Amino acid sequence: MFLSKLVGRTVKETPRDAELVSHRFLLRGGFVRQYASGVYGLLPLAQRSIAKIESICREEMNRIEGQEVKMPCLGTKELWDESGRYGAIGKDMFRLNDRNEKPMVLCMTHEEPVVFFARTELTSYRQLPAMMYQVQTKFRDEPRPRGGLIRLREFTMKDAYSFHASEEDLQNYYWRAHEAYMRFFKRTGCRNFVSVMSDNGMFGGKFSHEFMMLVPSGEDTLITCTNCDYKANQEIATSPFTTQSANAIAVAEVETPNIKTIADLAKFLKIDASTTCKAVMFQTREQELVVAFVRGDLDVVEQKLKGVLQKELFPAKDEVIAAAGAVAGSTGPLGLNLSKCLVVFDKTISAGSNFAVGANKAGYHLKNFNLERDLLSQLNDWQKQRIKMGDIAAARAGDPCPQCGHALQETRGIEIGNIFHLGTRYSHSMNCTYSDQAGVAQNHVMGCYGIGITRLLPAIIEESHDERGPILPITVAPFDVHICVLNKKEGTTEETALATYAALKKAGIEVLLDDRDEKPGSQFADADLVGIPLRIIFSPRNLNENKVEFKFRDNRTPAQMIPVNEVVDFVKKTVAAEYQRYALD
RNA sequence: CGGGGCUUAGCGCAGUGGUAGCGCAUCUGUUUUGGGAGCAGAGGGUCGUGAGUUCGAAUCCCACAGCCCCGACCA
Repeated sequence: MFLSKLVGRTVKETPRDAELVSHRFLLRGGFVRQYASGVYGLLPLAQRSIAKIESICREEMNRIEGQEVKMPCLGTKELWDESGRYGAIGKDMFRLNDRNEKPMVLCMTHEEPVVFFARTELTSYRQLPAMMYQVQTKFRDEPRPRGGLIRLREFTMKDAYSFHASEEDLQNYYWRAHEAYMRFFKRTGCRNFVSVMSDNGMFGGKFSHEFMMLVPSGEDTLITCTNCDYKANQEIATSPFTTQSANAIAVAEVETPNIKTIADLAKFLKIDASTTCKAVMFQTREQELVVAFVRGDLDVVEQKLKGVLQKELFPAKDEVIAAAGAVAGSTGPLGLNLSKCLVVFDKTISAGSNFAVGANKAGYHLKNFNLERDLLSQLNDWQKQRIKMGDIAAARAGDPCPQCGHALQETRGIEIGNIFHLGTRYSHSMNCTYSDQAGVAQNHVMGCYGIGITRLLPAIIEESHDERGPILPITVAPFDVHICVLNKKEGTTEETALATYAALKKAGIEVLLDDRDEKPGSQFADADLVGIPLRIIFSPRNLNENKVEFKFRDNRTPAQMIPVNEVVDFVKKTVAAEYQRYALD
């Protein structure tokens, strides 16, 4: 490819809207252009790079007996009603009507369509296990797209779905998929990534893992152990918090004028925040208040709370708070109207004693609250059902590890893939069965496996770049070699470069040649911005000595001078060696 | 959905009531050529949209839209 003909030009100045380095370089390098918020088009450089990512992904999926399919992006209301998700998913799903006003959706994931396949095609235990995957566009009307290609409303995902006759078979396959993912990310040149246990969401199964690229610009917070292999998304990370536990002493009401925050309360009472109890309020779709109590120095994780309640949560409205008898700023566990609210206590509260809590009375708090003595023992059975215990607190850096007790640390990460245990969540609701050996209909046990294909390119750039541009691994770079031609009109410079270009292409090497009559500085700057890992520079100065210059984009070795008549062989060998760095077998 | 910011040429920006400008990019010519050159010339803008105030609006008022960031949210 000649650079002068490549669609997509480089720009010197950073587009104003781009914050993340990956976004800046993808725009400046002429990889992508934005159409609308969260909607981007891929120009040739990005398209080539992403095609390579897809290709590696297909190889790894095929290795674990995946069969590629293509399911439609358009879905019908009927199919999504079967799983219940047409109604359960809110505004995140794009919805539209066809010409006859029939409601349709743009699929944001493909569990429903794949079950549609499975229930007519996978009807015998003899066909199991089976895995189908696709590389397909997904549509999600994100509340807030961000970071260029990091969070999009339309993007490409590799999604895979496996069907099994037993739980054991699924678990076995799950770990094979995990291994395939590790291989895929290594082959695409990802370096600093981990798999962490993650939240399953409202519709997940028993367990799941997220694959995270560890970069400071990541939008997820991960909790990892400084000593052992414990790694989890903060949404589910736990810690055995050490909670004060003393003999219970009598409850006492204290006047606390204008004290509304935990920090103020602790200061006012001259106690540590960890001996206070914080109330965090949400509400359900049914307008019931949800009050979550957690030790004052900790934070509630909304995902965990959702898990305990198995309900969607929304910010609590003032009237809902008031109806339940809660008083913002002094919300406490005693005096709440349990017919109007659900209450969740974190394990730090049930395990401890003598907490300072709100009195549900403006300007007052209670000292020495003890959950069992002051609340649970006073309740009838119906009231007890309105109260749940659980682990809803966020583990933080410095807290003890749940596995080994050493200190945990926090890291930021970009989610680049995930694998989910789905169980029979979809096969059951959508009546998807196979006949077992005894001829009895059984629901398939399912797993699903996603990779954010479009997101991987910016994620790789986030972890691999310098101040001048991306440093792309050869396995995902749009071309193998970038040739600069300086002073091309002088002597035989241009024709020598073109002859080398032709010979390399003939050898199957993908070459981008800068055929523009640009100053050297300009050519080098653009080459840095495109990020191709290998570079050859033709110039009269070196050709006078029958040599050309070779360098790596990442400057891992000093530039070398190569005799012109050896350059094709040299590049072939170097390209092969470069691919070998990312090869696993 | 809350909070903040922005919207003038392809990109980055200036322009506080008198009919639109700079740099880069593009095109022509010319001189240059190892880290984003110089000179000469050219093309390119319903100033986000709508409605007002005014003799006159990019500029003042009102409404709306789009985009970005933080938060909420994120199967």
